[in-house]
Amino acid sequence: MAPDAFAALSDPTRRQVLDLLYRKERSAGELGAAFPSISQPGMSRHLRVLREAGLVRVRPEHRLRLYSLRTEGLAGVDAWLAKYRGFWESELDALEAHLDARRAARERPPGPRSP
Amino acid sequence: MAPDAFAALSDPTRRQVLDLLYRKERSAGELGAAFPSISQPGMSRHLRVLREAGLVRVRPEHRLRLYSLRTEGLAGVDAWLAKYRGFWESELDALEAHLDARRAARERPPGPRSP
DNA sequence: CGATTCTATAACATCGGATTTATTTAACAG
DNA sequence: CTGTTAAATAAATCCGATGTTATAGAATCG
Repeated sequence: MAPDAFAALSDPTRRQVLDLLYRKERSAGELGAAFPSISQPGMSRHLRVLREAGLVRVRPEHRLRLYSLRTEGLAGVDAWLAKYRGFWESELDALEAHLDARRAARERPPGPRSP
Repeated sequence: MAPDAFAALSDPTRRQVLDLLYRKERSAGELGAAFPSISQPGMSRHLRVLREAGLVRVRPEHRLRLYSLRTEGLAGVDAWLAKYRGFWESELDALEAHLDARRAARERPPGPRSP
């Protein structure tokens, strides 16, 4: 697992790039065109970060460089999350929140009832 | 969903804090002590980032502030990942990688055979 | 070959995040 | 109320990531 997959995903633009690549390879230029506010070298750098994080694959074709999703990096993130998934899928989490709220209310009543 | 959960998770220290909080609430001081290389205010700021990302909950008790996991933020990350999960759980991804490798080898033979 | 197209890299500016020291707020104990 | 402990905020610094312009590299076409 690439240790910086989280860092790569921390940028919204890069997440959007991945969304564009969902099941559909696209050229670097195509991806750049999807973000008019970012220069061509800017997109190229984003793609490099994604590449080095193992999140995309690149393949030369004709004059283009075609990028596609490579889920290794995402699988690493998913593996980290997996530890917690059972936690919120059980309703333990919500239950604790509820108990916390009750306890807080008990310890600090809303009205000026107790001196 | 807190939009900056990804950003919060991009820092390794914060991920380790979440690991420490797995099913076990801990005080701010306890968490700080687990990272001797980080100052008290430094940890406090990390905790704030986690709080604002909806990843932890805090509860005052005695003189301490007890932090615990709050999976809302993680669930948001998980929801984003979910879109891709089916993709790598099927072996479509590995298959494509294989085909890419074959195609690349065909288009660009290893030896300096062709002028 | 020379021109053109597509993309990556270099060099540089800038902005934000991480960290630190110093200070403040909050909750108690005496 | 005074002092003490726990934790958050303020202010300043530092470093890395993002973004830009300019340039280089790679493939293709005429």
